[in-house]
Amino acid sequence: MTARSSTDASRVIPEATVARLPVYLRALTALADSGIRTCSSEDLAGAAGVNSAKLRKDLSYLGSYGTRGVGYDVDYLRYQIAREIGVTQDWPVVIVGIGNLGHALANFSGFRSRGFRVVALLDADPALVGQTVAGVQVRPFADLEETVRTNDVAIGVIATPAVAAQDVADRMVATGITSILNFAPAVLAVPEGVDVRKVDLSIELQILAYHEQRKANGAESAAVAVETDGGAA
Amino acid sequence: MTARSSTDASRVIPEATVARLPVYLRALTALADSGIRTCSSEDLAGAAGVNSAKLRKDLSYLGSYGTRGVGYDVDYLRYQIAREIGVTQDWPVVIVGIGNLGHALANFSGFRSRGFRVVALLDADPALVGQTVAGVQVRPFADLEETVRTNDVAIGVIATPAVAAQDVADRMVATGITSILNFAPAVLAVPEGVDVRKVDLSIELQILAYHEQRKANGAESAAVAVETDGGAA
DNA sequence: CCGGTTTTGTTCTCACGTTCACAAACTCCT
DNA sequence: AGGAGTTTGTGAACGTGAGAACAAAACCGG
Repeated sequence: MTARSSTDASRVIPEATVARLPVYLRALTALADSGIRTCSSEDLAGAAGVNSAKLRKDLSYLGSYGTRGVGYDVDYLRYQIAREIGVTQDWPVVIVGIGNLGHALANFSGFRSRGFRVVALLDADPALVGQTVAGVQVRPFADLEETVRTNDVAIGVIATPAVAAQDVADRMVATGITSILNFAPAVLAVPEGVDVRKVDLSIELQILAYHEQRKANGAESAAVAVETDGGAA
Repeated sequence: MTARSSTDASRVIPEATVARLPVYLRALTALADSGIRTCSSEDLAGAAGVNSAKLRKDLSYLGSYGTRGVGYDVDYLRYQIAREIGVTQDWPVVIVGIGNLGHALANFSGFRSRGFRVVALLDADPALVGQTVAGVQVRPFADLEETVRTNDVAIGVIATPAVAAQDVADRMVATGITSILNFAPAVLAVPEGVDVRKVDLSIELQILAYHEQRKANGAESAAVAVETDGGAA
């Protein structure tokens, strides 16, 4: 016998599905804003850019929230996904590193609208401390612990240069942060139980470059192949 | 018989591997900067934060660039990976949408250092046009086509609000761009042959929130379980 | 020159994720 | 009430990726 929370926590949702739920949530919000009350899996899949079978399977991990022959109630499904992800509650967030990127993140409107609240902006540079960014005053990095404890922060964002990232991560973990979103181009080592997600611009570009080069090479090879075939024929 | 480029283009590199190659490249650069000339798969795997077996398998898709009993020559392997990804050449890039995020991207130093060159910053807002950001003058969005053709641009970055993203993508595709990095929180529809990668801050945060909530629920459930067991005992 | 040691490259197995296909279940119309 | 038409939820097949394990190949010391 296992104890279960009210939402039946025994259900394990595959990681790939978790990564898509926010997309569905956004698509549902868009549909709701257009005044649409009900949608089929086909509709929603189209709006989210995925296969409808995949969408249905993803949703099935949450429960049976649709009606056969009808589809899904937009508002109801939206609430269920939001609850599952945890965005019905408010998540306090600290951002460390208020350079160009930190500025952009602090000003990002999607934070507030999706249940995330920036409770502190921290930077090691004394020249930045005291400035106000997006209505929040930048404080010294040393205030991390106090900020985290006072606001019960679980999520930290690292927007520092790469060299500082591991150090910041260590300090975050030490203060009790258990989820880190890392924008610094560095591999972070964290203890078991701490989640790290990384967002890396240059890696994304390099992946695109690889495929781009491949397209070019492919075209070249194809051209060569045509020539060769022509010669052989 | 199939025509092959000089790099033996018939080899198909799994997508998961492609996504890790830039990480290896970065780790190798760090090792080279530390004056290390040779490293084992174990060393490199540690620096890149992956399993050594996975690393070796990934590298094996490129060819046999290691020496058994010795390891890999750092500079040689670095060059091979760089060539495979395509960062030995220069990739011109245009950025559309020069808001907070666009600013940060334009100033991002990792661009230049990894073979990407920002050839134009475009924005639809007349108030921004003419300003200089990171040494490049912001031009009207209407200049997209001219810029792309003149500089032979293949990669475009979208940093606009969500509502404008699809329109920008359509225009990019029309001018011949075949790789798009999308920072706007919107699902883009593009024709076959065009690659899109998306970077979405709020999705990443929501994924973290889900796991965070799960940790909290798990702890709660565990606590309940202990109580229950205690009561039963 | 040869056995021992190290480390790569590769094979095999397992787990995960995607997609197809279809039965179950619901609505609507007659 | 009953049959036709929709649409969900899910079982099964398939493909991709991860990790363990090991044989092949290089170096080293005597």
